[in-house]
Amino acid sequence: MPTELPSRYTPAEAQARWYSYWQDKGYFHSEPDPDGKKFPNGPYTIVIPPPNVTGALHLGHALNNTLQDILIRSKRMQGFNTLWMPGTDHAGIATQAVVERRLLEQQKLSRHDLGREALVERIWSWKQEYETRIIGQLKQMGCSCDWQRTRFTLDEVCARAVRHTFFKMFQDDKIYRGKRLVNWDPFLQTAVSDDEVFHETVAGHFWHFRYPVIDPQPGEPTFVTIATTRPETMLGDTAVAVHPDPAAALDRAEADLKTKLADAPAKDKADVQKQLDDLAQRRQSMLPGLIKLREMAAAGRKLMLPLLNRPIPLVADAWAKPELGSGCVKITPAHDPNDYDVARRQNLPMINILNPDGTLNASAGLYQGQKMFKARERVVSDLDGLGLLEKVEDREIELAHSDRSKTPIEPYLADQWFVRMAELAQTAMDAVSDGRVQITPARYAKGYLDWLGEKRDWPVSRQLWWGHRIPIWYAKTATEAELKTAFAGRDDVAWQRDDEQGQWLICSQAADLASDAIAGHTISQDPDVLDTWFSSALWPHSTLGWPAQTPELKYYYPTSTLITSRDIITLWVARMVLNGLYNVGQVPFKNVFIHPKILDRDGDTMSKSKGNGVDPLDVIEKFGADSLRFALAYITTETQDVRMPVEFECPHCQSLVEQTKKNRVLPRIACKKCGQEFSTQWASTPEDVALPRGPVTSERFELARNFCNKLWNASRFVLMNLEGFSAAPVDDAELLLEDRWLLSRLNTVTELVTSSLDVFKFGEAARGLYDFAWDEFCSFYVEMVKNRLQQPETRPAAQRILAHTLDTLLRLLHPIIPFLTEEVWHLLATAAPQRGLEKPATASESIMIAAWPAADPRRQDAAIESQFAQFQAVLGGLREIRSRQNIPPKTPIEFYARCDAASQQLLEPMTAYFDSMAGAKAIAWGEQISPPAMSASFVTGGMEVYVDLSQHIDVAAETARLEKETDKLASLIKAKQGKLSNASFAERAPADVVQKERDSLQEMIDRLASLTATLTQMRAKK
RNA sequence: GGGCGAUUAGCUCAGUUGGUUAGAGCAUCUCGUUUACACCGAGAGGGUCGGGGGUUCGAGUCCCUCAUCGCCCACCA
Repeated sequence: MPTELPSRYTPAEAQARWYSYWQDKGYFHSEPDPDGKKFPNGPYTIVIPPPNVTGALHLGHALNNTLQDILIRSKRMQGFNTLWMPGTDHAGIATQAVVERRLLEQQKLSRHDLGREALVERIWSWKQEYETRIIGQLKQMGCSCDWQRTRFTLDEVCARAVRHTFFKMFQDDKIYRGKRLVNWDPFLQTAVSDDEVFHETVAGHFWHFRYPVIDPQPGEPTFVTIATTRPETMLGDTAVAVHPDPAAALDRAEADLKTKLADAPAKDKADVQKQLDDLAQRRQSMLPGLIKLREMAAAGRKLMLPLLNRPIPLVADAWAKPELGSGCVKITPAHDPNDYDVARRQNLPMINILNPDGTLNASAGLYQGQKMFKARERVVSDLDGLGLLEKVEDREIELAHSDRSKTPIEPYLADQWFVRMAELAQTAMDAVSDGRVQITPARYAKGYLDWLGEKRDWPVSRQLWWGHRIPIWYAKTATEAELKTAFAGRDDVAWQRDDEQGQWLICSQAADLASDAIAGHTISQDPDVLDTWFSSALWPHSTLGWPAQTPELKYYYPTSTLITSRDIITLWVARMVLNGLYNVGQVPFKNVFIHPKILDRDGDTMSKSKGNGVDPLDVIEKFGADSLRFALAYITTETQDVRMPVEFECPHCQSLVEQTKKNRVLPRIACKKCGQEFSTQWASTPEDVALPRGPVTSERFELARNFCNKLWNASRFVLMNLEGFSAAPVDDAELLLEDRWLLSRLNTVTELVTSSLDVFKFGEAARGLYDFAWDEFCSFYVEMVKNRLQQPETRPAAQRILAHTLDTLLRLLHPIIPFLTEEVWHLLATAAPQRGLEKPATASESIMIAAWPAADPRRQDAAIESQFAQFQAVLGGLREIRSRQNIPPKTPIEFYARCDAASQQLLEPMTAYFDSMAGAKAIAWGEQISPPAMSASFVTGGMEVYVDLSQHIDVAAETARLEKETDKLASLIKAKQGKLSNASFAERAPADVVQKERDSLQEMIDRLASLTATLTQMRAKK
């Protein structure tokens, strides 16, 4: 049977077969084992970062989930009761935005046309579709999640946890309602958090306007100049501010500049000096005016806000910077965060001029109903008409945009719910500071602590329809006595007085309250939903059934490790820590591993919207799931980012078309090689869609694909040679040098992989396995064992070592490449059902549940490894001479080795290998050999090796080779002699280092002497 | 403005606490189809480790500085 195996591994079929096998066997499922009877090692738990149901998974997800599966699979093999909790996130704003956009594109309908219930229904069906797709992708990748426990952040279990948390916070005064400036997205008509805002530089203007002074006294200016980039907001102005002590402020600005001048590099000095000059000028020309204005402010003078003709005060506030602009600043409290702060300080009114849809409201007077942008033009031209426009400058403006709708943000004053962070944040900071939660790489802890350290209250309400409805009802008319009557005996309802709005805020932890819950009154629920992170923050305990004290919660919580990407350390990780501590009293996880980001060839992060994303399914189709996983593990190092140049694969001729910034956004691309066109993810017209699709992948997966194939063929070799295999203990006495070497290396690698995975060094584990399997097992051991397999007396031991090594290697590789290893495991089971060096035992039915290899330190032997290295060096030297001399592989060469007895004893038994692996026959060994007249030689480890070239010498080639080497050696010797003759080196460096240097110098000198002699000989023959 | 990170071969990246002549894969060149593998094998060429300064007997590795690039946070009337 084994001989029928194809020489190429074809992953698709094995993937489907083994995934359903694992599922059928129930290997993914975990049950609590509180007594530790079945699992003395206890639980190992990971909760998946729930992917958003906004769309399909990309390569970043593939990386994230591959790493989790590697940990889960290795811990499972190590005897832990492993639970990988899967699920998806409803991703409130993101999902609603996607569905709304589609609704608009396809049916030209807004969410208001559809209504709340119908829209939510549509989003649910979108969710069903994408959840199915996402889970399908995870399965294709081989993820061993406990699918029976799959959760969704909006399902009943999670909803209960959300209500419970909100209720608890409401009672604890950790949650409050307040007016705050929020980032208003007029397209989605919701507030978005600071984290959902991005800034974009746009060309704009800086307008300077004049506000007339009401009844100017003699000596007072008739107007005050202010400047703005958003003229329309002047309709909401409630003051103009001037600095309370302009002279002092200018002094400070000057002092700062002087410091800067002293520190500035030479080339910037002129620039700073100019700023200083400007400042001096400004002091001269403007300071008296500003001092006057400051006096006017103290005297309570007012200005007339043009267009609306509303008197507004002149106030003194340090927010106004005398060194900037006119020195005065307009105050628009309802639409600018800084102005808002000024208004709070100065007790100014706040006038909101916006409707939720971004048009101006009644406060804007004549401009009511206009869009902000339109109003801007009108305001400017009207002010100009009044002669109040002083000047206009061009200026680049960093304009805030909503990340979801890509529309500009309007700062807007709105009623919102907030979570008080002061105490909660501190608990989460402590958990990281004292090590209960460890973040790897450690540098990311700083960002976490800094962010939490600000302890800014968390705005949690969103004016959306998709999400957890805020469990608050408003009672405007009822009395407290009536509330008490209505909710008598209920501990799941609580209320607070909201004096500002003259109403009761009723919070219910249970299901919805009826609108007539209070006899004779109508109550209404808050229409808003909670920030999606509110439910994500509960994920580690809500998925385990909290608030119920389930066996799962008791057993699996706190979870072991969280693997996530660095951009949500604050948004998600920090909030999970504080909510876990608040709700359960324990941290949610002990370790957090932050994985690298995958960038494209230009260093841009991959994303679907940029068009540079890679679909893991394309990679799986072309290279296989194991290759995808191995490649991702291989690139996971401490480095922050990983660059992955990607290519389109032409579906016609399979040639690769490099993806560039230009072509990655095109709906169709013409192949450079065959000239035919193919479609991309952007294809939308029927003609484009009809073209065959060109998948996007990367050559960076080839290394892994080749490795998988190498491993497959190495396995084939072993399987083909296991005929007649019988299990028996391997006697140490019959082990040859190469056996001891292989077993030593195998144990070293076992140790390396185990310890690397423990500290999240996935790349190191993958590299270690790659190098061992390819360079040591395949390139040396397999080649060397071929002879022994031919001989009946040596064959059984060789078979046992081969079977054992392959067995161990497969187990070490299984977490990374689960499918291929399972495939081979079953093949190996038929050929060698019982394996093992000392005590052969029947292998487990699946590699997934096989025991993790334990490193055996007794097998690790540095002396053996260095002896083998000497063999490898001689072999390498022989091969190089053969290659340099251009001797055909079939032509045998002969060599002589001048060496001491120890080397002879070591290497003479390897004669057959020099023959089979380098086509070189050993003629003579020992200190007293006489090398042939025409020979090439090399020196290694104190021995000289001569290759007889009388039959095929290429004198020129050999001379060139020798010259090059002697030159190199000579310069190395010179450098080394310099180092050794440095007295302080000998004195201060550790003795062993000095000795090592001396030894290596001596060897070089010997080698140079030998080479020079040969070279002289060569030249004579020329 | 504050913070973090990166800069090593043509490309993509490793490089453990400072210590022999800085490594790998791809690409390039030479040779090769020997029964596991051409998704392969044997070999070669290719690097003043971004620039400068310092600490040290010794620096890719530690410190300072400059340059370029990326990310995060804050701010921008």
